[in-house]
Parts: sequence; structure tokens; C-alpha cells
Amino acid sequence: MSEHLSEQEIVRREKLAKFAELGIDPYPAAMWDVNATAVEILDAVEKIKAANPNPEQPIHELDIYKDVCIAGRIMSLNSKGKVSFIKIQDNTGRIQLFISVDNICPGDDKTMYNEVIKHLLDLGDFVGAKGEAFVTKTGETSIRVKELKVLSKALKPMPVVKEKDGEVFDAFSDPEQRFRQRYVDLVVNHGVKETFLKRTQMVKTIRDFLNANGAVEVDTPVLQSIPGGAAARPFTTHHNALDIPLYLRIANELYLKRLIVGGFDWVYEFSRNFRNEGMSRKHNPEFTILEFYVAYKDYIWMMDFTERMLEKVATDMHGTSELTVGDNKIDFKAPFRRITIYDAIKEYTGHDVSFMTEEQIYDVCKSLHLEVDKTMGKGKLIDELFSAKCEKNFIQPTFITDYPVEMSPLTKKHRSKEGLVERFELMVNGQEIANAYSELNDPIEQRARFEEQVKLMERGDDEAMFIDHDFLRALEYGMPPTSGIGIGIDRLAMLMTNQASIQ
RNA sequence: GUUUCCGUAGCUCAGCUGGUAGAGCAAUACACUUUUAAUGUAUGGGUCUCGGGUUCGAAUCCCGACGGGAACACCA
Repeated sequence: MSEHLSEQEIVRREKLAKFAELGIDPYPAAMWDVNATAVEILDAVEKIKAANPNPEQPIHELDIYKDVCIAGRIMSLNSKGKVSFIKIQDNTGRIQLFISVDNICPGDDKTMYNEVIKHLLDLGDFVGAKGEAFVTKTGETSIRVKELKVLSKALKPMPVVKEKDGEVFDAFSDPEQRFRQRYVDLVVNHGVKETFLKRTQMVKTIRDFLNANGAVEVDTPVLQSIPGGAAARPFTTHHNALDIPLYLRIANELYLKRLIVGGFDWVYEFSRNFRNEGMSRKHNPEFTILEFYVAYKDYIWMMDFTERMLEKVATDMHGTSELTVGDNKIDFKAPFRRITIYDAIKEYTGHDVSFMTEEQIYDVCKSLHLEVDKTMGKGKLIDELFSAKCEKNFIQPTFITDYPVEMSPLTKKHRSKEGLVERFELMVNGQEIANAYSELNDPIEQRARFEEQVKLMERGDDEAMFIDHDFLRALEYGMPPTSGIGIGIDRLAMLMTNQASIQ
């Protein structure tokens, strides 16, 4: 251990020795039987205060929280001679401990107060306290502590963030530190934890909604020998016993479809996917997608279902379908606008590319100063055009429909429009949130599409798909008509919690 | 990957045109029995990210590396 210890870290280690001298275990094994939380006590006292016009009356006489046992992390220490104030933070929030030498050391031995409380405790330590709830002279709900126990000593100092009148002092704000040491960020910064909890709530709402509609949650392989189901570069790894290369999945689509082949009518998975590409506020190499596949449905049904589900998520989380994201007000009230990709391009560029050849579209891209090259097929050019010129304009939830077949190798041909497929993407706040289609279930056609991908790969497209022969075999056994969707859970959570960064 | 900005105490930051470092909070000691960013007094704390170069002298100027932020690109 050649780690450099700061002065403060050395001091804290010395305090461990001091604890040993006093016979106090700074990391006790026995459970500390908590019977109340900070917010619970604060709320209860608020209610009593509201109902009781006589503020002089001690709270404990109202028979509330006479014997509180709580625990938490020390967030501020304030010793005022023979009285000390310690603010602790538990799972719910912060509450103040009021400690006087007389209460905590009724006998002659004042060690607990003079040594432990005044000298050995530090910010960041976990302590347990027993006592009664009351309100101090200055009106702050506190615990009058009769017994205090060290539950865990912290050896590194926490950043001390102070706040007054909404102004924050010495904020822990370095983005590197915040993302790398998320645990510190969670302890010290308000709101981070809430965002985590909201995301969990969002996932639960979605899961409940799917379950209520008869969907079955499944798990499919993360390590795959052929990464399929999306256009992206995979991470590679290696299986030692088999001595074969393996890939971390870029999508779980092909495995969920295999389950449809196997006879499930509706399967879903919250799938952690890995894509070997850049990071940004909107991109994370490791991210979560909800995918689900429903037999006997088509992409039109899927649009109806998706907008109902998202409206429910928004209203469950905010009480209304309308929410504020950054500077935008976004309304998740169904139905959402629907527009074809060609109409979208026409709307924002003035060019109708629907009947153009690859050459002509290439020229349009050039005329709009887009960076395109000859390795790009027609599908990729159109995708380029859309993401550069249109994507950012769709703030309100909008389904972009009917993509060209070239950019959708797993999608069924459009029932009536030549050269297109039955696919939609959902754009919200200028970002893609979901991607869905009527799934291609014709094995001959699917094989031909894969072969197209191989040609693209030979032209230099390193994101083109591999041929998955086992998947083709599954389709040959027969897959019912199916509609599937992938929803970016991290991006949806960004919207629902009004966060600017995906991290 | 490109452009751009940044890296100084545990945290947040100051340090002008080169003269080997400062503040607040945190820490240590003392005082104080109701504090709210508590206060007062005193004390300690730094390989100025790293490596080269210019110079009598570099936190400061130059080059390079490493780490990071932001934008763009990649990414449906």
C-alpha cells in the first residue's frame, strides 16, 4: 500500500487506535435496531405543531416518539461547549441530534461526551442514536440523545457542502469526481438519489403495465457468438474454456424473436446492451433498452400501445402527461403525431427523396453540406439526412414511420408502399426514444436481407449485420406475424426526470 | 477521433506582464449548555498532474504525455 495519506486521513486512522483504547469497536457487528426515520419524525412533529397552537408544550408529552432509535451518516458537527448538535442523514433525509453532556453521561464518567463526541467523531461517520423527539428553542425538530453508538467510522473526509438560502457553498461539482465516485455524489448532493429512485419507479410502472397486459419477462444471453439485432460495433471478449471469441450483446432482438418462434405470444426484457462507440450526454456504451415482441400484432398496434404506455408512465410519475424537460414543455398525451420519414425530410429540407436513386440522394446530401461518402448505401444516406436535418426538430412525441427497406434489414415490407418497410421510430425532445417494426418473418426474404448486409460490410460499413444462421433456421420453423419494439430506458428516464446527462 | 477549455490543500477556488504559493470551508488545540454556512483565538497542511525545454530563476512561458469537461463526429 503505497497510497499517500492526507493529514486528515492519518488523523482518522489514529482515532481508530483511540477507540481501541476506550474499548469501543468502530465497526460493531450487532444490528442497530432502527425504529424511525428522519423524515418520519420531521413529518410527525410538523403535524403536531400544526394541530397544537401552544408551541411551548414539549413534543414528547404528546406521546410521540419517546423512544426513538435512528441511525445515519454525520453530515455536520457543531459543538457548543457542553452541548453538541450533530446532523445525520439517513435513507430519508436529515435530522438533528441534540446531545448534552448531562443527558449522555449522567454519571461521573464524561468520556463519552468529552472524548468520543467532541473529538473522535467526524463528518461521514455512521452513528446510531436513541432518545426522544423534541423541538429546540430555535424551532428545529431534533432528537434529544440518551445513547449514542458509533456504527461505522469513515476514514476519508466527505466533501462538505453547505447551503444557505438556496445558495450552495463549496459544492461537490467536479463532473469527473461526481461520475467516478457516484457514492460520494449520492451522499452529498441533493436530488441525485431522487433521480435514481424515479428511474426505478419508472421501470416498475412499465413492468407492471406490461405484466398487466399479459407479457412475460425473460432473460436472454448477454454473451453472444454473433452479435445481432442492431447496427453497431460490439465489444469483444473471450471464452477461455471453449477458446472462442464472444461478443457482448448490442441488442437482444434475435433472441426474443426465437422465443416467439418457441410459442410465447408476448415476451419482454430490460436488456443491458453494450455498444463500442463514443460517449456523450446522449450516449453511454452500456445502456438499457426495453424490448418487447407481441405475436399477431403489427406496427400500427404497436404505436397505439406505446403511446398509451408512455402516457401512463408520465402521469404516474408526475400526475399529468405534461412535463418540463430543459426549456421545453412536452406532452405525452396520446395520440402522438405520426409522419413518414420522407414527409419529414420534405418538411425540413424541401427535398422529396422518395423516388430518388442513390446517386440523386447522395447529391442532395452534398448540397446540404453533409459528410457522406460512397460507402454509404441509400438507407444510410437517408438516415444521415434525417438525423442531420430533421431529428432535432421533433420536440413533442412523434412517430416517424415507413422507412426505406435498405436501412431496416429485420423489418417486414410495407403492406402497400413499394420500397418501404413497416417501421417507426419515436422521437421526443429531438432524440430517438424507441424503434419498432412489424417483424420480418419470411425466412427466404430474411436471408436475402442479411446477404445485402454482407455486401454493405464488404463496401466498408463496419456496422452492417452478420448473418445469424441459427436465427434463420428458427424463422424457417415458422414465426407468427409479430410486432416488436425497443425503448431506450436511459433516455426515457432523462426525459421523465429532467436530466441533461444520461449518466 | 477532431476542435476547444481545464488540471494549484480533503472540498470550492485565487495566484496580473516569470521572483519556488494564498483564501473560505474541512482538520488539530482551547473556550462556550440551543446551534442553523454557529462564533472567537491559535496551529498544522502543497512533488502547483507528470516529463522535457527556455531562463540566474517556472504554478506562471514553450513542447510533449497523462487525466478530465464541453461541442462536433461515431451512434438509429
